Amino acid sequence: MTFRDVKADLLDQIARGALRPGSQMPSEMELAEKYGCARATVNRAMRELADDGIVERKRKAGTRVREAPIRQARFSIPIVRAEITALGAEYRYALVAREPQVAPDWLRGRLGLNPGQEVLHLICMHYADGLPYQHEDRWINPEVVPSVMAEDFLTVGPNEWLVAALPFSDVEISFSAVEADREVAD
Amino acid sequence: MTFRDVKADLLDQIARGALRPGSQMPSEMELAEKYGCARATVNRAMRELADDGIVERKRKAGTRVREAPIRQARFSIPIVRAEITALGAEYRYALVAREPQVAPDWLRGRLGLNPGQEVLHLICMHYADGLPYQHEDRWINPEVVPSVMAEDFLTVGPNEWLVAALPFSDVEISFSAVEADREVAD
DNA sequence: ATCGCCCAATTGTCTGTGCATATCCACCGA
DNA sequence: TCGGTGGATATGCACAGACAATTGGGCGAT
Repeated sequence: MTFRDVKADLLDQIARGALRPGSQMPSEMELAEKYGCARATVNRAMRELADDGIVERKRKAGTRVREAPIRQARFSIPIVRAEITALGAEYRYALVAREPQVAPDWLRGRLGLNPGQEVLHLICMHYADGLPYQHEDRWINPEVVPSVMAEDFLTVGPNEWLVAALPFSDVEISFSAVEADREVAD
Repeated sequence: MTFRDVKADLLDQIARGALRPGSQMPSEMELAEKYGCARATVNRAMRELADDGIVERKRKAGTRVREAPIRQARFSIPIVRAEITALGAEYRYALVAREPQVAPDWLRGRLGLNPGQEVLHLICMHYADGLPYQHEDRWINPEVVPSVMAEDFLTVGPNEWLVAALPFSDVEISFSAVEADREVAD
């Protein structure tokens, strides 16, 4: 029983509803006994769940599943093109990578996915006057947008495709923008 | 010697240039001996540095400082008001919290700050027609923008203040947007 | 009923050991 | 010279035990 197994099992229980948001989870010692492993192993699993924002932990109070109902991210979606054209620059889009893959743990937690669920991972670039302007790293759940797997995204960005294909979507749960490191910059 | 101490010391060495990007770090056993602690403690410190994106680790190959020169985040800054007014809605801004505090580890790594360096933590709300539209959680390094500590941000948002006060800034290194959980929604 | 104190439950962390796993590199054979 | 192979090495992970720190809740005094 590795800490990954424990983490995955707890994540499943949360996703399947066996452990409901707001509910108290068993203590580390109880779980260690149940899984037949050391408390340190359970601790690592729970700590990562806490780091991923899935649960909240407090001394003495124990561990609770966080109330994080997955709601639609109400967020202005197709702003990149507008941003760039508003600056008077020419907008260009390019697809860098398009790869269906199983969702990593942190994403499973965010989206409430089943284990082994495949998601579509897209990496795109947006250019302004030929210069790299924005780098996009996006994960789409094909369970929500089944037609996404048929789209190649070679010429149209996922943002514009999504708003064109759907009246409303809860596909994008979160994104982060970091300054490009050297690899991305290249 | 806790793993936090080890992590902080390594972070300092990286920030001060003693450990340069791309360079090989000592092995866990060497560091454990140097700091007089167990290898597991060094392991935890290094693992967190890797999680924070500061270093890269490979078995046998060891640990290297990542090439992540902190550059300015060239990113469209003052879009919120434009977004909202473009929708024909009335824009309103409110400050929720304004608190100078010492930078947490992950932020120190991102910004390359000294230990104990204070940063200004701002939480703001943007409303469209009175409805909550966007929640902003921002960290500003006063070393870069000294005058920021004198501004109260009661009536003008940090975005607009920054673009008004600076010709160019590398203040905002990263931000993330997550859908509001219940606490934030309240 | 309220305030304050103390206890116990729970998580946080360190230690030392042991083994698993990946992989760099030197060596050897064709 | 090239390619495969094995050993050495660094990290990854597990376990058991121990102690620290936090804090919720009970209990007693006012």
